[in-house]
Amino acid sequence: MTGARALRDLTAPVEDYLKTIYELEAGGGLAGTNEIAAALGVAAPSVSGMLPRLAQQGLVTHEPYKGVHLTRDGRRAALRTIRRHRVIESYLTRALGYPWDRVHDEAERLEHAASDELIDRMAAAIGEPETDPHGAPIPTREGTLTAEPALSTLAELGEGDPARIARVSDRDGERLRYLATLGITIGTQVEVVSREPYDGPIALRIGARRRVIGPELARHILVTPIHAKRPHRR
Amino acid sequence: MTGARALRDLTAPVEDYLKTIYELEAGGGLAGTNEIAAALGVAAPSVSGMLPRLAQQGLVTHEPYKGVHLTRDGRRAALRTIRRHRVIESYLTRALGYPWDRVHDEAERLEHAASDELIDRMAAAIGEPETDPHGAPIPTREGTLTAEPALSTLAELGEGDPARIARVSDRDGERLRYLATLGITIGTQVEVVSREPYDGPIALRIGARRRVIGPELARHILVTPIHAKRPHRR
DNA sequence: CAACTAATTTAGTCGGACCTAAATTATGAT
DNA sequence: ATCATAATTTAGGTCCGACTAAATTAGTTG
Repeated sequence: MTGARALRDLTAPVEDYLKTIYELEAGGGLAGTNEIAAALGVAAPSVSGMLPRLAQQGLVTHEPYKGVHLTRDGRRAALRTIRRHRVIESYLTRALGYPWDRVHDEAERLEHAASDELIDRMAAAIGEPETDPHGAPIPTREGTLTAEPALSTLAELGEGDPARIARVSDRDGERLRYLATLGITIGTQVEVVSREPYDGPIALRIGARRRVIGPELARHILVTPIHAKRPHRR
Repeated sequence: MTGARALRDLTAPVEDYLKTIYELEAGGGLAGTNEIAAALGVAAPSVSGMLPRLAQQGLVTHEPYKGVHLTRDGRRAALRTIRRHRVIESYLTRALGYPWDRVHDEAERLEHAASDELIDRMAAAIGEPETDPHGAPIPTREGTLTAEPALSTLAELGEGDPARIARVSDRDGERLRYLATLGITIGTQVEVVSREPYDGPIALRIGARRRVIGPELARHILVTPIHAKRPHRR
C-alpha cells in the first residue's frame, strides 16, 4: 500500500538524489554524504539537509553519521528514473540521430519531465532495447534490472585476448567523442595486440584498425571477453 | 546585447508566466493580474509577487495597478516556449502516435526541459510542420510567428457555407476527444447544413457524415471558409 | 588511550514560488 | 463628487533546496 503513492510526485532534485544513492550503493556498499555531494555537484550540508526529507518520505533510511540506504520504495523510484534516463538516451540516438556523447545531458533533464506513457512509447518505437547507447542495461517497466553479466575492464585483458566492447560511462562527453574517433563503440570487437609493462600503453586491434590507448582510459572501458565458444549467455 | 543572455536559464514557472502573458496580450490587449492568475491556476498575490521578478529580469514592464507588457526579450522568450510546446505536440502525434487529446500535458512539462537542439531535431524529423496538431501555428526558430490568416468561428458560418477546420484549443482533452468522435480534425472539410435560430444547434456535414453540435462548442472551433476559388494562400 | 583528522551535521541565511488575510487603488454608478 | 465594488498589492508565512561557517562525531594513529 505504501508503494505506489509517493512515486508520482517526486521533485527533480529528489529523483537525482535517489539515482545517485542507488548508483553509489550498487558500486560500493554504502553511500556517504560526501560521495553523494560530490556526485551531485552540491555542498555536503545540502545533502545532510536533504536526507531527512528523503527519510521522511520513506525513500531512504538514515542513521546520522553512519550512512544512507534506499528503502524498497526508494529503490523503485531510483530504478524508474534510471529507466527513464536510459530509454531517453536510447531513443535520442536511435530515433533522432543524436551522437552518443550528447545524449546524457539531454536525458538528465528530460527524465524528470517525461510521463510513463512517453517512456513506454519511446521504448516501443525503437524495439524495446535492453541497453542504452553506452551499454548500460535498461531496467524494465516493472523496476527490475537484469543481473549484469560480470564484465572485465579492457585493462585486464591479456595479450591476444579477443573481447567485445560492452559498456562505457555516459558521463564524460569528451571521452565518448574520443572513443568514437578510435572506432570504439558498443558491440565492437577488439583484441589486445600487446601491452607494455608497468601499466603502460595497450595496443589494440579494433575491427581492422590498430590503435594504442593509455591504461587509465582502458580501465574505463568494460568488455565481454570472447571465449572459444560463442558467449550465448541468457 | 541584452537579448541572448537571459533567455537561457529561465525557470519553468517564469516560462509559464511569459507564455500566458503573451497569449493574453495577443488575445485581448492587456494582461491583468487576475487573468494571469486564473490562466495559471495560481492565486492572484502569487502573480503580484512574480511580476517584479519578471520586470527585474527585463522580461516585462509593470506599472502597479495598471498592467503588464512583455518587453522584446520577454516576447522572444515566450515565443521560444510556445515553439517548443507546439513542436513537441506535433512530434508526439506524428512520430509517436499520441492522440491529439493527450499531447498537451506532456508538452507542458517537456517544453521546459528540451534543448534547442532537440526541438530542432524533432521538427526536422517530422518535416518542419507549420502548425501543431490543433492547428496552432509554430513560431520559427528565429522567434517569428507567421501572421495567422483571419479565421472564423464555426458558429459564424451561414447555412450552406463550406469551410475547413483550421484550429481548436489544445487545453480541453475532453472536448478534443469528443471532436474526434465527430470526425472533426484539422483540415477536415465541413459544411453548415442548417442552423436553428436563437443560438440553436448547428447541423453539419462532416465529410460524409451528418452531425449536430451546440453553438457553444461551435464557437470554439475555428475554420477557414472555402470560397469559389480554392484558397491557395501562402 | 589520547589526539588529530576527516566526515558529517547543525546553525543561520537566502531566493524562488507559492499561500491566506488584510490593505489599498481604480472604477463605475448614483 | 462620493461610495461601493472589483482588481490589485502588501503583509506575513511556508516549503524546498541550496549556501557558508562552525560544531560535532567517528575513526585512525601515535
